[in-house]
Amino acid sequence: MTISLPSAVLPVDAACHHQVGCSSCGLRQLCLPDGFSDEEMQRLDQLVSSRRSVRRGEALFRDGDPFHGIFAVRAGFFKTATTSVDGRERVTGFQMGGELLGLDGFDDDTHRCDAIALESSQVCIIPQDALESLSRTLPALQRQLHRIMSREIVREHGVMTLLSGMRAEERVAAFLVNLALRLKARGFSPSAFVLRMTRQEIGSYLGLQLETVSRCFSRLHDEHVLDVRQRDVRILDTQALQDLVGGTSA
Amino acid sequence: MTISLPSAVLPVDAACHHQVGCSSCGLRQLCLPDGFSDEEMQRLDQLVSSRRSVRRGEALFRDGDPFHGIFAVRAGFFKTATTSVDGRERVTGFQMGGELLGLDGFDDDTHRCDAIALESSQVCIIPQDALESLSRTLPALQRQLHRIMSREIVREHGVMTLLSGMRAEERVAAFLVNLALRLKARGFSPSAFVLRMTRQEIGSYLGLQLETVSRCFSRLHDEHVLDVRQRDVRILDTQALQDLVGGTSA
DNA sequence: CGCTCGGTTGAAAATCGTCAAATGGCGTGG
DNA sequence: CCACGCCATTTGACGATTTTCAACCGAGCG
Repeated sequence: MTISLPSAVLPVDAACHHQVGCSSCGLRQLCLPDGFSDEEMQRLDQLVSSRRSVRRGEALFRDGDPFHGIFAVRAGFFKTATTSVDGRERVTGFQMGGELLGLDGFDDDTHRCDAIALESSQVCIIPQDALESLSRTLPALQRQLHRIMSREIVREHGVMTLLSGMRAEERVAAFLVNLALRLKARGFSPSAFVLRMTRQEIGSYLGLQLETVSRCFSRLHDEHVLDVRQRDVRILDTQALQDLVGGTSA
Repeated sequence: MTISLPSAVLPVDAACHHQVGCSSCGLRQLCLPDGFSDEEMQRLDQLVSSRRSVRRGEALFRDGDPFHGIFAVRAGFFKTATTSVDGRERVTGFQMGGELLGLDGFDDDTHRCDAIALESSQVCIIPQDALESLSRTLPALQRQLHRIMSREIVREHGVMTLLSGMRAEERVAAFLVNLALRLKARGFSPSAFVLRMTRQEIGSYLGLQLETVSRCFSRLHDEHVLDVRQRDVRILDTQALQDLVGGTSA
């Protein structure tokens, strides 16, 4: 097993105060306060003081919603997606603990994608005005926000490379390697996990049809690289997976 | 004709001071100081005080170079690209006057792509330390920086949608429509321009082989949507182009 | 004047998408 | 507790788009 929920899930849409802040959060090295001193962390605690729970299938925000700030995933799993006029959706990313949601809203104070919980989740609320005012007196926060937005840009460059240069099997391999790395960084097993998303969502993210994703999984299964059963994945040959990715790009 | 050089091109690699600042730059509404008051603009002039010229084919920075700040294109045309281990390059974007280069460097103080001038160009140098310190006392600058990074993230979402969902001809149409809009915003003709990049670079950006790009141009030519001769492009039927783009996504 | 590079065009091959059908989990309701 | 039905997934066959390989052309430059 992989991603578990906190033992006590808060009521939906409840914004709760009196919570422990960033300084005592297990994800702090992977999140906004990475690299902060104790004193800086304490000042950050004042910024991130409320949370919100989102049940599986519900939206944290939707394309077009007014932007009031960003969110940090405290527990759970999200997808971000844009829906085109004809109703088809394009998944732009998957987010897990410590990752930020809503960075696309700064442009015109409007969210530019949907953020949907793929399992019951909890996010920390980071209000824009408080974030920007604290950034002005806390250079570490300013730097970290720039870093995180910059990292998102670099990540998307990587996805573009994947979409434009890799074949189906390489894309799926890259997706799994990336997922495994991120799970490992959070203390979960990088070789056995449960996919929180459907084949269709994976395909949408990777620019493939769901059938193609399924076929790739099956082929990797036949080649004894993976053991895939529905959403349960065990990586049997990490090296083979990485070779598939590195073979074409890097 | 479309993009012209400033009448006096500065010596290569010369960082020149005593230049007019943002407040008198014709591109200011499209660049960092968009929306600034006169007083704010004057404070920005102190930040952006030096320039650099880059000749056609030369790099403004390269993947792995230490990051010291970002650049605004003052004149000319750039591409950004990443080069994979096997030597193939992946174009991640094209930048023209008023657009910023180097946003991917904040993450780990290292540039994460190459920025190559596709014609002799000139950029304004925006040093990171001065940018960040001025952002702390000039909220308009802070907001605008966030907006611009956010816009880059949204732009890349659009490219991802293009790469994963559109067919070749639609991608080429979307590319041309986007280029035309940006040229128009800068006072150039949106219907007649010169491509600064090769078919291969267009293909790399759009996730297509150069032959496919060439074939798409030829087909659009045959259909009297474009008049293409090598790098000279005239758009004959703007509506047809837009229909091609909007037909599949939006 | 010939060379090189970028561009165009053609034909064959490969990958992936589309359509279709069958399987199997999982949750709901009896 | 079991049966049913829905949805996600798997698998197969076929077709379309795009890539690959190859040849040719034309402009610019030494």
